[in-house]
Amino acid sequence: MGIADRKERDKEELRERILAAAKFLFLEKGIDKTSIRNIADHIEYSPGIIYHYFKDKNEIFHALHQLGFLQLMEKMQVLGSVRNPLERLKAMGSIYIDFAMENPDMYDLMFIKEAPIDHVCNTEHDHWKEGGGAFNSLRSTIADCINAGHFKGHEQEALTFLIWSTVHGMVSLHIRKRCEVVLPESQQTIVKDGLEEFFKILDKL
Amino acid sequence: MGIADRKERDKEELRERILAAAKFLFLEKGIDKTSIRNIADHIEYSPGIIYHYFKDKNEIFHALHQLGFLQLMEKMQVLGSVRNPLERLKAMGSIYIDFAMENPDMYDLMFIKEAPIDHVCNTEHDHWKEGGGAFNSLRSTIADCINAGHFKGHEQEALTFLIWSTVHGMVSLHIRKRCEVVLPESQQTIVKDGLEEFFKILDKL
DNA sequence: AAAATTAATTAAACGGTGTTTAATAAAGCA
DNA sequence: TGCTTTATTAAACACCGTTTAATTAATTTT
Repeated sequence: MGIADRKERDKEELRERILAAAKFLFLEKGIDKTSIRNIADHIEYSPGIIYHYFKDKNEIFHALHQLGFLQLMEKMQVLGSVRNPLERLKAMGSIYIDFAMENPDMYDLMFIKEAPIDHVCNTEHDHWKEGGGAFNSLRSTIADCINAGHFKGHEQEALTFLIWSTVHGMVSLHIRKRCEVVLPESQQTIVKDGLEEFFKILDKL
Repeated sequence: MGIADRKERDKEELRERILAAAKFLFLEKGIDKTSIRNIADHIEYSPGIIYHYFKDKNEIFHALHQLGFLQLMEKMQVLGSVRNPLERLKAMGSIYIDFAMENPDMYDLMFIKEAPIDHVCNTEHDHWKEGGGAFNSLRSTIADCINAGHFKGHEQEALTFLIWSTVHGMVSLHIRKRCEVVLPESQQTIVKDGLEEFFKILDKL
């Protein structure tokens, strides 16, 4: 059965090469400039081959967005050393925003673009497990905050969504270039400044 | 000079017809399904004619997004009758979110999509005046709140951005279908519930 | 080893996109 | 009327995602 195994590996290898090329081009020139034909060119295969390894373009970008979640989770590892739940929540916010600002195209793919989420909707696995996992971390951190006496009078699920929305709102306005409405002198630092205001608010809750 | 005037009017009229067709198709089937050829078909002209009235597709969608801002400003008119600045701020939030939920495609175009903002960047008028105007309204309402003794210890510009980000975050996560991570029983009402949590927070500030 | 079968890969096409160009039709003016 | 300007279009260009049928390569069977 060694032959079948090797063929399996070969097949897997080309799949990985397609994905690597997609990632390279995507990080290099953005998602819109990354076409099936570009990817095929880059690995020196014909465009058609890609459809033997991926159902369609969305599936490729869904796979790429999974890598983004791994990357984000990696960055979140340091949270293990933050005992105070409120401090942990704030640190989560900082890491989240840093990730978005350092990897805007990846963040865009994960939380703004239609492509990967459409793939989730249009296939069997009708749940966005990557996003669900990340949201769970946030939810449990906020649960810890509540158990520690914070956020009295607030409803956990809605508050969790609100807090996520706040940081997502800031970075997505920045990524989609809606931040030029703020005063010129504040423009460069507005996301960082906004986060600081947010921390002040969290302290008061 | 009557002839020149009439030609002017005719030219303006076709421009309006193109815009009306673009709007119709855009509201009917979304922006991605609205192609130059679709628009041309709809007004029974050839595709080429559109380029005598608009520089490119982005210019059309920029014009459309302007209509969206008019619509939003219209909805904001009722704020004139809300004297209490904090109540006015909350009402602004409600109206903003209602607008986004009732006109998701238009909101998408105004605050999420790349198209219209790219047009702003790639032409002479290097300022996003529609967004700037809306942000000004928010800024001055928040200034009124500060003058009325709210939001002590907060910096106005960053807080304004933060508050905008919060509501934008909620609706943009909803529009871009990232809300399925919340508990199923909360899913239908999560944006409304999140806004209520936000109001509780504003009351505490 | 040769033939038959299966798998991997590609060339070509389909129907779409935004945009540009050169030719045509229409309108206004002399 | 003919001349000039304007409005409009047909056709092409260079892309796009995707599917099909044909081709090449590899494997199995005879």
